[in-house]
Amino acid sequence: MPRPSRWDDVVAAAAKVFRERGYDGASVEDVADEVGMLKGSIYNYISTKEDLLLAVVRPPAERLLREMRDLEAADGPAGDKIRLMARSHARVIEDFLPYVAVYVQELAGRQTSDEWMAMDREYVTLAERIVEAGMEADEFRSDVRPRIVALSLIGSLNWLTRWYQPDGPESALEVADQIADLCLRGLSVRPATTG
Amino acid sequence: MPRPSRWDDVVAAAAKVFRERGYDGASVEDVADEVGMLKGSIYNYISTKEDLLLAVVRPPAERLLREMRDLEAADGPAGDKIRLMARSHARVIEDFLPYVAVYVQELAGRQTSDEWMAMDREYVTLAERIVEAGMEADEFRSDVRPRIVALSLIGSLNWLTRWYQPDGPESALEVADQIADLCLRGLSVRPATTG
Amino acid sequence: MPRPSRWDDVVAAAAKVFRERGYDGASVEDVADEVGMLKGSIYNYISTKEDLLLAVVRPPAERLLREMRDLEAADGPAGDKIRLMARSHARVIEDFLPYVAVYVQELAGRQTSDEWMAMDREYVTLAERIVEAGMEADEFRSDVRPRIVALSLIGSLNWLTRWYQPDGPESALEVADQIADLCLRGLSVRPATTG
Amino acid sequence: MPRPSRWDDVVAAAAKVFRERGYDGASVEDVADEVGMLKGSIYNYISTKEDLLLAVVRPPAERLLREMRDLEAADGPAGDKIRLMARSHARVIEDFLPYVAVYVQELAGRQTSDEWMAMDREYVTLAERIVEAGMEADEFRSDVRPRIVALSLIGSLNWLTRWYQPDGPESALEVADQIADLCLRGLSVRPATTG
DNA sequence: AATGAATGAGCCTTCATTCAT
DNA sequence: GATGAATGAAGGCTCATTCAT
Repeated sequence: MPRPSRWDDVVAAAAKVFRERGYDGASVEDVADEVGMLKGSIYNYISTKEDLLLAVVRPPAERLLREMRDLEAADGPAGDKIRLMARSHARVIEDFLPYVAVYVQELAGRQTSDEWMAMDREYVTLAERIVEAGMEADEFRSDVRPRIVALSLIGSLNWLTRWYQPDGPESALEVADQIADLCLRGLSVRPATTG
Repeated sequence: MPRPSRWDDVVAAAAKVFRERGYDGASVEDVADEVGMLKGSIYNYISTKEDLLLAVVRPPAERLLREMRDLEAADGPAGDKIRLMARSHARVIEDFLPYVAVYVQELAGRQTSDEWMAMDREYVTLAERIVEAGMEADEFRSDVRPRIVALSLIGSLNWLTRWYQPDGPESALEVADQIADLCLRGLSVRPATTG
Repeated sequence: MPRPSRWDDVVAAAAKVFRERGYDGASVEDVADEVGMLKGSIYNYISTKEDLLLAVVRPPAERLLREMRDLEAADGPAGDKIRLMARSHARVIEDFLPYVAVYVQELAGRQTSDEWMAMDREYVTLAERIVEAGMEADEFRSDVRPRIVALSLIGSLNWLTRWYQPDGPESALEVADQIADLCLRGLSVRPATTG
Repeated sequence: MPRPSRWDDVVAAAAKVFRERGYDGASVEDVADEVGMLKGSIYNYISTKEDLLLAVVRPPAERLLREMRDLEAADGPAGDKIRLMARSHARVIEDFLPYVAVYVQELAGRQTSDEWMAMDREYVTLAERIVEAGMEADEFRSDVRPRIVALSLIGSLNWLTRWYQPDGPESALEVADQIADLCLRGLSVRPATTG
């Protein structure tokens, strides 16, 4: 895939348009309009509409997965890892909101190609393992199923793409910290009391 | 809109097909195939493809909103309300998974028509108010923003549509209880300790 | 073709609808709506949409042609015949405006079936013969081509369907008389002067 | 609306096809076949089938209206104006018969959009004014209603589209002259005699 | 006679994609 | 690299027609 001068513009336009209209709802022409070229010209950059989707979605997906792998493999308490995982999510969203939004909308947890489903499974599994490790280390309570914890946290973080506004009152980082905090306290060993 | 004999079949088929391929990715013919009629025949039941989407999505959306309104207005501790909210979600998913999945995929938290965005906002606001009430009653700790709590919980619950499998090991109700539990403990007043 | 009780209603509805939307632009359902039945029910009266067109169009066409044949065959000055021809047109329009309008719109002078083109040709020819007879009898001047006179007159009369309003200031009869008068004076032998 | 290389071909094809089958009776594919492209390709030139109709119909309509406005506003005897009006009609028909035929069939004197009905009304009114002016100048007799004269003349001229054949014995100009002559003599002041 | 549902063909339009310039 | 035009396959929707009830 050649990457001439305006490649980045094209992908950014695709991210914006796919986010607004959905991948299937958006036409290649919509993307072209957004960049300011004609629809035929887009095919100097891609050979298939799907290439656009992949170009939009791969960077955040790979970055998130990479950071998550490193995190899980590293030393340190599980609580810290959860916090870092949330921050990782937050940073990607801050940098690439439309891209991540498209990823969440079109791929995360959906029935798609084997490749993407594998990436998706791995991400969940890594989160799950962190939770498990925390439980084994008696850092977290063990009476919840780690997979449910992982998926809840991932759900909360992914849901950010549906409501987080970059120009709103809180930064993505602050929000992520609160989400992590909530989750961690939810996992705390000492039985919490209400009221 | 008349609702002749096979109306329910048609909507069920639409839910299934829209869930699998997305609203834009699915054709009316796909739906017709699923019911076993020709695409033209579908138009004895609807006048627009969008009618199908609305027919799929309105029942769960209205049910959830109705139950949430009742919940919020009722007496009782906020903690119970959160638990009931999660169970409400779970029951709708158990009864109508494909319908809810379509709702989450196509409408929840997305930029759509005023009507749907209003419903969506109301749902979030109701959840937020429950959390606020819990804080004001010193039932919950107050150092998280209620809106973030509400949206995180909703995110976790909505994310169920991406991973919950009716024939899996846990019932939707059990999962919802664990999610509510996690959330509530995360909101507990007594400072929780890790390890 | 059976003619049960509401046959006339059906044809009248068809005339109205075809006039408003054109034969091709109107659907059988439009006609059914106008009568107040369902589209399937119309097929108790017809076996083809075209039957509707024919039912609308045949009565005025046949009446006009019949009266014209009688007229042409009768004795008397050509001038009277022209006048009577115009009045014949006027009466049909007064009785059946929508029907005649459909006839003019869909059939008169258009390339259609042999049957209708033959009727059409005959009508023109009869008018032409009247004019010729008037010329041969030195009743009319002979320096215009009779066919052009006939077609002009027919054009003027048919055009009534595009502008005549039954509830307007003049009756169709008065208008027809003025048209005939104009035409006859236009055919007068004594060279007319202007100013 | 861009007008790439084959725009004129497309419009000419549309005129031909619409004339033969009527606007509603003709399909975009029919037009495409006539030009020798696929129906989808037509949409490089238009965005709606109706655009084709307008493209066919606007040139002759505007030309006729423009010439009529000039005519009416000019100096000179009303008789000359009538003659010129007929010639104007004739020339447009000679240059654009299929286009004018479509105009007459689909728009003239029919209930359509406000814009077209306004143009139509203006054309009739201009003709009417010429006749009135002739009457006021005692050039024409005054015992016919000018509007009826105008509409009869217009009817005769429009009817040309139903019978005039470019390769027939008379030129459109000759026919128009005869029609004008007939009309003018019909309007002559000196009482004409028959026989 | 009327109804409601279904059929199948066809229509307008969109769109991913190609290609010569 | 960009453009304008074309392609061919769908897709949403309409509609004449049929038929069991």
